[in-house]
Amino acid sequence: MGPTMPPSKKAQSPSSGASASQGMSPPYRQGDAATAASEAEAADLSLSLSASFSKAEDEELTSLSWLHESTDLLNSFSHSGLRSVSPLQDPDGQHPRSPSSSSPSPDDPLLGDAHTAYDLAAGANRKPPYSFSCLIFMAIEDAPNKRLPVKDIYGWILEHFPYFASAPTGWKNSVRHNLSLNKCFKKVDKDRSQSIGKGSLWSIDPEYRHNLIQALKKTPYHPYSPGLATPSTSPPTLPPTFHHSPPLWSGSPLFRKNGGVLLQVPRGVIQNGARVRSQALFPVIRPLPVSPVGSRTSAIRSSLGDYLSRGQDSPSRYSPPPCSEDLQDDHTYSTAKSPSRLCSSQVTAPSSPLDDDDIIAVEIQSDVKPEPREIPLDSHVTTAAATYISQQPLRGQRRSSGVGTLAGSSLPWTKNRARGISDTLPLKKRRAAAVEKPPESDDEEMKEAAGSLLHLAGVRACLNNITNRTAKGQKEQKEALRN
DNA sequence: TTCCTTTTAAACACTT
DNA sequence: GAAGTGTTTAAAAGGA
Repeated sequence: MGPTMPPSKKAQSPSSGASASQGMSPPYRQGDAATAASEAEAADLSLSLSASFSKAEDEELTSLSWLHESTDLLNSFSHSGLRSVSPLQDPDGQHPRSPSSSSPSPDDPLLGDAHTAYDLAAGANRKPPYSFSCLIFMAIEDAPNKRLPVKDIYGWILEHFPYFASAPTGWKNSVRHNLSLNKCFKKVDKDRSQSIGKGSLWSIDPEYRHNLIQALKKTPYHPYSPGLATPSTSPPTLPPTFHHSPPLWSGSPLFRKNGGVLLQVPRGVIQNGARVRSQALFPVIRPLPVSPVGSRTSAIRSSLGDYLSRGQDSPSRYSPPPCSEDLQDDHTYSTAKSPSRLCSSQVTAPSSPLDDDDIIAVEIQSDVKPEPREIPLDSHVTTAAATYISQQPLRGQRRSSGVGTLAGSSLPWTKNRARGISDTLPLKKRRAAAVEKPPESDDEEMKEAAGSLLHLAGVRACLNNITNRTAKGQKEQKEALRN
């Protein structure tokens, strides 16, 4: 029943080929003609970027300030004349995903044409190195009210990633699919928001916003990477293979081989140690989930400013998920897992194949929250936890056929389940309940963000209406009594 | 080879 | 009724 993949798709796949899995001897050669000066400059900029990310990490990533700083730094980077090969370029400078790409292959991949940050991330006609989840997240975050109808999400993606203008229309379906299934995205009840025509507004679920940030953070922006395995105590130095690392974006084999993180760091550390300091893991460069349009970023910055500044004062607002912050976490298929289960699984998983469980355990324990909560997990953590999970009674099987083997570990935890809606209810009722039910945590956030209309508009419309209605009812009662 | 995850396609229901 | 939106299922593809 399933569709047959277009023949081109395989060829377009960023993860095709064994080159990336071969680590530091990629086909994506770049910088053979780079000068020492440009290397030094690149190193400086990379270090600055790294510092920015590290700072964000230290700030518990409760804000997007790291993104803003990185945007500026990256702009500097692109203006410096340095560039990196597009992640989607093949060794010959072609663009596997878009053979028709008109982007030239510079003679000097490192010093070549003045690629902008935009080009680095999403050069026209190149499939962006971001998953749909990241694209949607960026689109929504780029919206003034942090909410967008699906139509505007299309528009944002088209605006920033022209690749999709000529791509098959299926990507819109994928966007909708992501919105529906990805628990990170939250539909704002239409009746309680301004009329936008068809459909609803979509926003980021604050509970999972951090995951998306992490996902974006781990989306490689340019391929400098080999030094990422350098321990944090080591002075960040330009790795010898600085110009020869494979492109690292969410679809790259290396990226995926590392469990959704960038480099050849001990698997356990990266895959489980979401809280491991970025300096340890990404001493040279960090992924840049940067909106390609500077003005947009500025808009984000300004619009988020108030909220972010306060958010840092209340670190619990977007407390990082206890178990994982992986890119994969944002997708319902794999990440909508039982909170308690996964936490316990992760913490107690006795014999994970991972190598650096010590670090992992410490980090996890320091982050685990007592209350049960859906915590997306890294796929490899899932593997570690699979044993535990497989011993548990199956709580649901959405994908009852076709991939039955998945049912136990990955599929029962759908978006709706994530919201705690009774599985026994019909789908529509569950969804309705999900919309009607004001999240408990919202109240606290509402209070916290009382001064931030922007945030309220972006996140709390649903609760707002409930509150308003309650207040209105009380007011009417008072008036009735007076009369 | 099997398992797992992500992407893509398709069908269908619902809404405007 | 048409078009857009949202949900669900299924399969392809690739990595572990």
